Amino acid sequence: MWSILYYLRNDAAKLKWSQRVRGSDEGLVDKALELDTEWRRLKSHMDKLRHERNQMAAKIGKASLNERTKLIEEAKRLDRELEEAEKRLTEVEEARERVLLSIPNIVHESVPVGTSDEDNVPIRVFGRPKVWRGYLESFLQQVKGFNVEYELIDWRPVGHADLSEESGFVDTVRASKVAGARFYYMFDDLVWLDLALVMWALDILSSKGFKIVIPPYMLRRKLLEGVTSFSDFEDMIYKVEGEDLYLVATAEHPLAALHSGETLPKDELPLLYAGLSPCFRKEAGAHGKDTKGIFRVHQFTKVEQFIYCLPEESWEWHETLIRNAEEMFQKLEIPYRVVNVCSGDLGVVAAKKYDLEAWMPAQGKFREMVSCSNTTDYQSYRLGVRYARARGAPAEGYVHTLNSTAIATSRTITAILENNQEPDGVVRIPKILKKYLELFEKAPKDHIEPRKVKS
RNA sequence: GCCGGGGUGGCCGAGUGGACCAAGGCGUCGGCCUUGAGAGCCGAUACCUCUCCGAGGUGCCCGGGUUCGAAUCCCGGCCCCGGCGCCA
Repeated sequence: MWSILYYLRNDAAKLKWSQRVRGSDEGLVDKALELDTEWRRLKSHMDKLRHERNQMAAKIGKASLNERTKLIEEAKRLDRELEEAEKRLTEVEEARERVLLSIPNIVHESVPVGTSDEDNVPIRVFGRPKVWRGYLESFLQQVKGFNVEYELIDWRPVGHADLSEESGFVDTVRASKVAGARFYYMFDDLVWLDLALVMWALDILSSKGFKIVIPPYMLRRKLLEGVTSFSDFEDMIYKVEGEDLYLVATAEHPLAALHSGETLPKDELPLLYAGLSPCFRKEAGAHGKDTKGIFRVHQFTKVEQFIYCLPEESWEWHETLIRNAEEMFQKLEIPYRVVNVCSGDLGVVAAKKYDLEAWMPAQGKFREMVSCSNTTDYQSYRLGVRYARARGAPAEGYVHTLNSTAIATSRTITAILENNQEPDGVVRIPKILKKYLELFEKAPKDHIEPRKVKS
């Protein structure tokens, strides 16, 4: 059973609590309860009427010719009554569905209660961040409660945006001429780096048992509605004009849609996918934030982890997914922290979310690189993905789905540019990527040299 | 894009307006039988509601329509197969 409906009927207090800590409307729960009670009443009533109608229709089939006219008259009267009942039921049903579908995923007990990202709770810190003297105080504040080794530096690293732009590896000025703000041309060494990150991520995840996949980059509206919330939709999604198609904002969406309408046999679960796709995002409502460089852009490449699993296993998989992402940033030697995102900052779809935030030495802040969510049955209910004892057996319930970034290339590149920067501006390439860069004659292998010359 | 054929349960497949359940087969699950397995036999195997033993409703790609009654007839959409066209 869908968890929202289950809790509505069995433990409405829990739903109310979830709404409360999210800062969402608690009244929706009462409203839903009311509508559901009414719906059940009307449903019983209509089933009775339909039963009468069916019996009537059967009688007519067997009746003699002169009886028939009379019975048909009676049946027509019954039909009018039925039509009325059907209309009311549909109305209540639609209203109930609207309310239920507008209720965000139920917050997990382990999620910290809070209202904004300031209430997110850091749970782990990794690495040896380079901290410029001017940021020391703020840094210490950000890692309070953790015993973090750090390297104090007197020179201030150049920000990723300035570094990449001035060295000619990124041209956002010309990109804005041809496509607008938040687009970019990326050149030479950063292209190789981008490709190497993708290949490396797919290499690691496929070794861990993930099926690697290139999904469709466009989706029908119906499927998109199953994986995301209306608010995300409005803020993120590009539409293809004249078609019922939308550009994907992440591989998560086509991967969640992959098994829509299917009942998966238990013994085939979990299904582990690593999707590679471009991500197209409007970034509406982000005006003035991260306007320079390739940190926040309308289009980037990402390798995404996605899992379908049994409900009782999803919390364990959630930990595995964030550990996978952490492993990757550890191998890239990028200092980071993991935060447990608080109830008010969760987003509608997730029941719990971890963000992995890389240390950005030029900004003196931890910035989001990875987002790792357990969406429980929010997506699987909407998309109709269920599980059964065996192939062909009746469905026992809805699967849980989870998603986590593995590598979003452009953001990861910004973290590499800042963390691996030497005082002279040379950027050391993470050793783990060397193998993938060696495939290409002209690709840099150990260092990226800023050219300081624009072409 | 155009023309033709098609879409029925987890799978195969019958059913072209009404007779209690969408026949039958395969698969899966339970039971009987067997030393064990197999075969065989019996039963179960979509969703929803209720007073949950049981009764009833809905369901044949999706959405509308015709009819007292639709898997079946009509309209729109999506997808699949074949042919033509186009194309990397």
